[in-house]
Amino acid sequence: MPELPEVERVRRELADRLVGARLARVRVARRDVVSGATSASALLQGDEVRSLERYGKQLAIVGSSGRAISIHLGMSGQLFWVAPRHQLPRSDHVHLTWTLASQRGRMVFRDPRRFGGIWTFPSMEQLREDRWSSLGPDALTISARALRSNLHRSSRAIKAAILDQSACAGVGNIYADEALFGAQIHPLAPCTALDDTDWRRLAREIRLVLRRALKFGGSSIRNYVGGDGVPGGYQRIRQVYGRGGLPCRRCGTTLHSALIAQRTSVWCPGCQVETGEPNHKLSTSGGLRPALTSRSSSSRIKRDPVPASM
DNA sequence: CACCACCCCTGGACGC
DNA sequence: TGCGTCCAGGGGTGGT
Repeated sequence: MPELPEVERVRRELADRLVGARLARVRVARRDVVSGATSASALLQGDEVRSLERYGKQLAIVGSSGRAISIHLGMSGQLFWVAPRHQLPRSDHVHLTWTLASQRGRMVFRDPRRFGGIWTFPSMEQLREDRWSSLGPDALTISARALRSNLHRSSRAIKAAILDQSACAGVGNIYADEALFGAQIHPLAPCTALDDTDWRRLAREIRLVLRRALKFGGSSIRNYVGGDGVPGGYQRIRQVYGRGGLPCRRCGTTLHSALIAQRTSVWCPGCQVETGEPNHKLSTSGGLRPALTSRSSSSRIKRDPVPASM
């Protein structure tokens, strides 16, 4: 399921293949995945690709005519390049295909569940205005200050809050759980219960988890593939997502799993202590596990060593 | 306004 | 083997 790292990888890999290439022909198999004008020219037929951009989980392709299309992969969407004369790995659910001029292959949009889609715009400015202006800061570079100011007055559980794209764009269910684990924050903690240290750790952990996932080519839990059609590897090093009932890789406690904001959420009851009300004096309740509550960075448990070994 | 449940959709896992 | 059931969830919408 494509979140920010997966989309960014698609962007980078496709940019290598597409920028400067001309989209000679677009074939639309399913018109209803396209919103806005659905003419061939609106879908960039005849354009040379100027750039590929990303904001949060959204992708954009800008053509030489100035037109732009926005692509959202949703749950099962794939956008990938196929070499000339190569057969598609699977041709079912392929909704759009762009043939590149000069035998430079094809770009394919495939989306079995059709939660994704394509939006056409007369300009990149229009695209930004219509589709990107309501998004929060991009999660890859989000600051603690921005995250806090967008959310600290909210009564929502922090897990639900960081999935809100208008507060922070790019985090989905996988990396929300991973970031909360890394920041040692309980997913059910209300935003109002987080202190400045928590916000700092959380923002840093969001950036870190996303960067690490990007390095691993994203997560391929179900059907994600990069712009080159190859799956990612982050699922091998995930700490909590999809591991409910298994032992925590840090402390051995059995990981809990529950629905939060309609999303399956997994956390470690040992590492992620419920902060509860504004009283952060948990440390006084003697004998609680060490180094769990915020305290400053000095008490942090060392980062997991996984990436170094892989 | 803020929050939340529900819905869209289909493949894959699982049970019988 | 084959069929039925359930689950996965990003984001829009409509209800509270």
